[in-house]
Amino acid sequence: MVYFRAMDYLNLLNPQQRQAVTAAPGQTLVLAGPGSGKTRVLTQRIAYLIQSMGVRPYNILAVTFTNKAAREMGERLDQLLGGARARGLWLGTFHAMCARILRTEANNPGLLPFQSNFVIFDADDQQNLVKRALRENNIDDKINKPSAIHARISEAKNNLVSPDDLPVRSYRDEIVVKAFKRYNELLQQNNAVDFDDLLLWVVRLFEEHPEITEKYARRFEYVLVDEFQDTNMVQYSLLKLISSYHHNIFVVGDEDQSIYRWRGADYRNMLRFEQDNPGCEKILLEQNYRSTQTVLDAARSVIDQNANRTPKSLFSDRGRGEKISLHEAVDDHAEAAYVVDTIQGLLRKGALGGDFAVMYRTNAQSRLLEEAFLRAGLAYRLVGAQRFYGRREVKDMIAFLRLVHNPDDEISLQRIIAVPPRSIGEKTVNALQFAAQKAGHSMGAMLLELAEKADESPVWKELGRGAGPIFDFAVLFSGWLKAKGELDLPALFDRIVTETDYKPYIDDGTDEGKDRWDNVEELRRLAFEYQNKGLVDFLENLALVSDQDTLPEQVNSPTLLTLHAAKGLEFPQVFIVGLDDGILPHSRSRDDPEEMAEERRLFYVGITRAKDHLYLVRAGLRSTYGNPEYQVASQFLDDIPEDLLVRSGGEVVGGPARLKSWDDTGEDDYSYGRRSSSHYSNSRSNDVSRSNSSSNDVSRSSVSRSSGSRSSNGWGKTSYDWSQPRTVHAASGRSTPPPPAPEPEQKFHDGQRVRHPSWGEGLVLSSRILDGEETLDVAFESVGIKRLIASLAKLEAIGN
DNA sequence: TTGGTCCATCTTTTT
DNA sequence: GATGGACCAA
Repeated sequence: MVYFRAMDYLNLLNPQQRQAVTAAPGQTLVLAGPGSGKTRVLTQRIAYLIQSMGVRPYNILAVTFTNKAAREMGERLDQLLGGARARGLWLGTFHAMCARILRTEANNPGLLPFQSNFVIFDADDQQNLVKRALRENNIDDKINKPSAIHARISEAKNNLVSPDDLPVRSYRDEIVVKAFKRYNELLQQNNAVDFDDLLLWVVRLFEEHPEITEKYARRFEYVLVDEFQDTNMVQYSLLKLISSYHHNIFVVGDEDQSIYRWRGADYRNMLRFEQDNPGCEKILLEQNYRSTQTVLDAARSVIDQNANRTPKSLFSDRGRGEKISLHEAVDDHAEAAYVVDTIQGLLRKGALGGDFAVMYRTNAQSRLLEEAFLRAGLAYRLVGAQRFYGRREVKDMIAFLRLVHNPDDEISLQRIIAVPPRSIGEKTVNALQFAAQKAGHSMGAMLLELAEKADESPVWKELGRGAGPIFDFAVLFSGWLKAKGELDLPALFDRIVTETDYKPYIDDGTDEGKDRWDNVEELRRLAFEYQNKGLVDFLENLALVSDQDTLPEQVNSPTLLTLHAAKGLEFPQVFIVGLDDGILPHSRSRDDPEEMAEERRLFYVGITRAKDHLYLVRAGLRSTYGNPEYQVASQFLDDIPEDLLVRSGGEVVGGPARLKSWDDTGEDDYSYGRRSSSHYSNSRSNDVSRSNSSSNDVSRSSVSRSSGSRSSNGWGKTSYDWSQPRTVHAASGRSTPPPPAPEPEQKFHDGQRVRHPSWGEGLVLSSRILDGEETLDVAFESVGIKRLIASLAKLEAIGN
């Protein structure tokens, strides 16, 4: 095997890239615009260090934000160097790196408030715990929403502020402090940490134990960081500490792509880095290798409206390319239909499914899109971990495993102690909890004692009538604990499923039941991949999977994802939907200029994902929750020069609000759309049944191992590929276009006025062909909006 | 204790 | 239009 020698690949870089890759030891700040070869620079820098500078991989640390990014870098390094050459390199996410450090250091007793087998609580568990903390303090969790309180706690942790240091200026602050303290105690009791703790405890450990800091800082001669604009206070401190011996730190970022402010990220860390390191070398990468100039011009026109940034002028030698399509659909259904129709049309002309991505601001927006894809019989892939891990059956199974891993995990125990139902109710659980509290043990420990001593244990009496069922469960539980040492992971998994009789509980014979069981099997398959690595690694990776990590790679289908999840990716053809005021920018950001700036950056990130063609889509009428509301076009659209755009749609209803002047006073005609929300969901009389939704909805997440990665030391390589979380015609990897349906004639068009025998006059909001029938959404003054089939409803056109 | 139904509430974005 | 909580009947 012959690998590139350093000089060979250096020649393939542009001067700025080369300058970055070969930068002298010390501090380097690379400002990398979108598509400027950031990952390339990072990986080649590592290769350069190893090959030309003689640095041992063992002495290099590379940190990313997602496992996917880490994996990609690992694969590229393998190509550059050959797997063996990179052995010993630490390459992984902030969180995984910290978990690793904590697992090691927690072996020294007394250093940390948890043991080495700690569990990582996910977002759900964290909220759960906050709720408990609130209730224990007799605080109403209706008024003080756990999510809001948790956000405050998380913010404090991200800023290295302890509960005692939190300023108390209001009653609300008092609540936060109380909850915060109890929350931390509960974590400790559960031998658990939250996401923020992973980082926080490492920083604390480093700050209080210089000798430990030195151990790591000496090792890491060179530290490299990706997506530096997304670091928060804790991460910044961590990097500072870990590079405090050799002071060689190389960071890459783009302040314009900072979109995690709400998570504590602060793009000003880029500035801070410069200030903290006066001698640092600063390199600007402006050449874009991804997009057409048209896309870049649009991106620039949007981002230039933001203040406080280093102005950049991205340029491309790819030529002007196609204009940007701006489509205004009548409503959100039509918006989804437009996207799918357009994609289908292009597929017929030979485009590949994988060329397309559809991006949106909120996850909720995916639903209509999914439905449209399903109706068209078109496969798609959906990015989002929650879709799978959020499912009850998956969470149940994980809870069983977590409990076996860490018997002190009461959140998991409470979740599954009565699952499937085994005559253990609230009273019994409370009795057990009370007994545990009194004895100073965890509930799990109580169970183990009970299993051993049965009715001779003091708990038995306290449990009263509940003792029997609890005892039975305790016996199961203690059996699993013993089995943990003997069985491998899949076998343990199977044993739990069998002994709890879990299958009949969730698989009730319905389609949904089958789906649920499929998910359990899916998780089992995943467990199978950890057969050798074991429970600890399995649980840790489950806790730290990101949405991006779930993006299936081999599938050649259009991708549906949030704008956040799109960062770091690129696609030939990109649709951004929901360009309406209140969606993008999101309504929650309206009052805060900083937040608005971030919304703008989010849009910028979306635009710059496009290589060839960008489609911007909005809807004049959109249902949030269930109420239809007129939409005003996003203000961001105003910033894109008209000559970059080709417009379509936008002729009817509510008007293109801000896009063209609309001198019509016709609003009154449609005012029912605003309030009479109830008409929407009720009265199904003539509704088109959503027939095929369950019959051919395969709803499965299948998992397959990615390339045979020669793992250096397991870092960031333990990843899975999720394919087609929801897919019809799963086999259509080639995305062969389905035969064009015979198009029936459309008798009505959008915006037309019609009369119905019983409902009177109405306005056609949209007309399209569904399942071979012309299907209309009509807004009636009398009954609100109805969906009708043209051939069945006795509709009469009024005028034209 | 269980499992059903009805109601309210909600939605950013995610390691 | 989904989810979780409260409430109620067996």
